[in-house]
Amino acid sequence: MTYKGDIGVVSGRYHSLDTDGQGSSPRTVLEVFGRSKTGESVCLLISGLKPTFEISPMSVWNGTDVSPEVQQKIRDVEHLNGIVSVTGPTMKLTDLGQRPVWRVTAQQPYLVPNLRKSLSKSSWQIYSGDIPFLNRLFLDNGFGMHLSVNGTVVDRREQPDDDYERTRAVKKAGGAGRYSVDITVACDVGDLSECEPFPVPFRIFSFDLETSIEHETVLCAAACVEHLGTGVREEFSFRGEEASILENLTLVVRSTDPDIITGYNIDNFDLPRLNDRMQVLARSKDWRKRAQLFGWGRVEQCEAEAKRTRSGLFPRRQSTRAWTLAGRSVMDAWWQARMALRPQRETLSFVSNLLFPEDSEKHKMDVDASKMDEEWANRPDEVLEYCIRDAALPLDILGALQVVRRKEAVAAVAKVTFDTAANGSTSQLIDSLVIRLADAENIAVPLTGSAEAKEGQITGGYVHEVDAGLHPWIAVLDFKSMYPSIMIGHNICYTTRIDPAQPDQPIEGQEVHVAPTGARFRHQSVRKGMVPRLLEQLMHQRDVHKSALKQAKADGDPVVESFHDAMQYAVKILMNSFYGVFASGFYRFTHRDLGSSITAWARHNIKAIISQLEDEGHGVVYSDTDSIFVRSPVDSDAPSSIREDEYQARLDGDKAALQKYERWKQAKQSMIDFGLEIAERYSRDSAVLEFEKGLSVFFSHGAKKRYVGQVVWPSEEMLIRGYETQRTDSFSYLTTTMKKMFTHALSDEGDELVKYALERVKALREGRVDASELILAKSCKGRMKNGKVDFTKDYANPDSMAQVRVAKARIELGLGFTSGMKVSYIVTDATQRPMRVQPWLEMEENGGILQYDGQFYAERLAAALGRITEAFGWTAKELVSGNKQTSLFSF
DNA sequence: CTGGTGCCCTAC
DNA sequence: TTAGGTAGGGCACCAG
Repeated sequence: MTYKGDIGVVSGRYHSLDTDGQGSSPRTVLEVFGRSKTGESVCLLISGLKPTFEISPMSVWNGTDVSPEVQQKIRDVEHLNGIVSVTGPTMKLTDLGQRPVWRVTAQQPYLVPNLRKSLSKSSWQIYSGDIPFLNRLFLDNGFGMHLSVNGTVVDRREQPDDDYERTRAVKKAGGAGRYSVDITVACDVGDLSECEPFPVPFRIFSFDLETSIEHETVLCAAACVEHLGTGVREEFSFRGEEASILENLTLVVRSTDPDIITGYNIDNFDLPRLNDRMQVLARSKDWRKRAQLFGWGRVEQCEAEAKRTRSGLFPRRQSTRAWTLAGRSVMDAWWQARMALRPQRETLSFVSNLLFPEDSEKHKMDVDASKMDEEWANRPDEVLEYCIRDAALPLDILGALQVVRRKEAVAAVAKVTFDTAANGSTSQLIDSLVIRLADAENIAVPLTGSAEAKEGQITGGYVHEVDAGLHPWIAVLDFKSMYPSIMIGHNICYTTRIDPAQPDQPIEGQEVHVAPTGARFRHQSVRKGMVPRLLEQLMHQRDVHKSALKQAKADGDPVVESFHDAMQYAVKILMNSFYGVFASGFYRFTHRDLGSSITAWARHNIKAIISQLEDEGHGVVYSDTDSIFVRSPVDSDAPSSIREDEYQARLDGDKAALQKYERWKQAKQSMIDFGLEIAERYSRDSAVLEFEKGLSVFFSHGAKKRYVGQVVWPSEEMLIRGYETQRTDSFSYLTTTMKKMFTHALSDEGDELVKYALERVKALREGRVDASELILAKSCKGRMKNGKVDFTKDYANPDSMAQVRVAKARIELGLGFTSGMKVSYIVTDATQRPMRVQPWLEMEENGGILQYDGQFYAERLAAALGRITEAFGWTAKELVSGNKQTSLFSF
């Protein structure tokens, strides 16, 4: 029976079939897991791919023919164990110019690392030798995560396996055993084709455990499964014997068959806990029992799968980054929320409140997690209710943040699996695009880490000194995609860099790009770089999605609109990732000259424009990397702000107020004209300067990366950068105070500003502020070491750090702590060293805080506000004392 | 009290 | 022992 359909690939792996001793040759089958457009889960068994890599002799190449010595060496390689064949040579571009490259086919992918090692010992240069075998399917065939399949059905979930008939069929097709999916399809690489991206009707499984603090056992569990195709959700809850809870949870995973597994902090808590409990409840030899407890992978519950250390039956932590298991993708809602929202605090209830303020009833804290054993003994029903709710909330969070659709878009643009987009590194995304192009253009792909180590840091962007104080009518100009534009404009690429060691130096008179650092790159007319070409394609792709988005908006089609929005956003993210990867010290296609040339050109460009503007008499107030804040030439007496009372007066028809408003509008218009004119005049082909914002007022106390502005064009809003209002390690009393002060500052209300600051500092010093407004929060690192957290690897002096002491206190109290999380605390006595702090206890009245150090908070508040009030004549000291001391020099 | 160091978090 | 970068402000701690 044939299968025809479109699927979205979640993840994949390979299965090696070694020779059976009856003359069959070894082969490798790819197992690709995903879900079809029609909603079935699918495992594709793909045959026809062989693991290969490339080699080139390190010896000198005369440029014409292969020496007999090299030919002999090739024959030696052919006879090595594990090698099937060597073909070639093909001429490829390497960092030493054109070289002959041979393609080596290995028997199995897992043999490649050792072959690589021994060949490089016998003076071979290795290329394309560290690319995961699964990736070859996508790289060699132009595929992304959305595939059209035309294959043969070898198994269906509902079919009985009488006499192991189905198992045999799957194994015959090269499978490892019956897969835990709806349909298993066998096909050849040729039976696959690329298909248009579509929203895959994924299933997401979210779960939560309640555990005993005393015994570390699982008390109860809940799960919620969402079908993205229909929006339907199913709920499950479990209590009773611990082993039966784990078994039932596993049964639900296997029967609902999700593509994505989520939960809140499952990476660091729930999954490790399930893993620990499985190890306690079943001996390692008893794989059957273990499979029943935690065999969540999309594969057969058999011994071979239980033994696999990577993407097998059991979820495993591959690195510190992410969990892997066969056929599914693990996505922690905590991590996603943290990345997208940067919340002040990271508890589930805090994040839920942030996202769904109107449903505050839904996420009220009604169970005290720190006294879970007691709660479970006294009111298990409420605890289970709470558990069910916390299993559902991660689905709401992922939905609100559109995480799945965004990752899917990244996967589609970068042409990788969903799992790679969700959990992979940036370099994997870039690799996916760059290696395709390298293969197409006969450019050898070096191994990761083969580049010379970068010594020290490269110099980054230029940041202009800020003039402290208020500045009226500032036009903000930005270079559009500055680093990508520079890479395109100057043809910066691994393949265009001119190295003195290369044999084919540019001929006399040939045009080259010379960076301010002296590094040289070939002109695009001689050889266009891969990276510039890719970036141009991505820029074009983004334009296409942007105009499709516009069209969908006009047509009133929200589904198409959000699709193109996600796609254009994914393209943007990807484009901006290029520089970082190429400037890193270890990426395969990098060289230290690439990154430093890009930033050198950037500094050169921006400094040139700044000095030209200043020569023209336009003062530059500030500039950071790709932006310029420049004074507009408006009348010096033109008003830049309208005070509250003047606004009222104008509405009441006051003549003077009306007139002032007219002059304000004129000033605004002249700023807009100026901004647009400057943008046009300073734009070049590959360096487009845009008039991004118009500010009626700009304020900074004189520190780089810290400023405030009143945006009046193209929209009206307050723009704040760097200040405490933006920081998640500040306390809310400070941030709200500062924000209000900024509105005073921008409205030219200096007196009100100082008065307000004084009042707020005073209230704090007198202890009239609620402790809940004084919560400090900082992230805390640490490494798990046999059940304990070790802080000494991450901190030179752990116990002097407030966040470490708070983390330790949390652990002591039986509250959760996992590495990287933010911990909240209140300073109770800062006169001692180190200062005394107390954790903020979410579920207790007033956070469990009885008193705080008012003097400490008042001083810290005054220090922050003082930097601003100083521009209006008041220092921090004066804010605390509440009056301006008449000093010796004040007469 | 000062300057150096370690750390966090932010702007690009 | 794992994989985007640098510039920068500011706080707490600690030695002298």
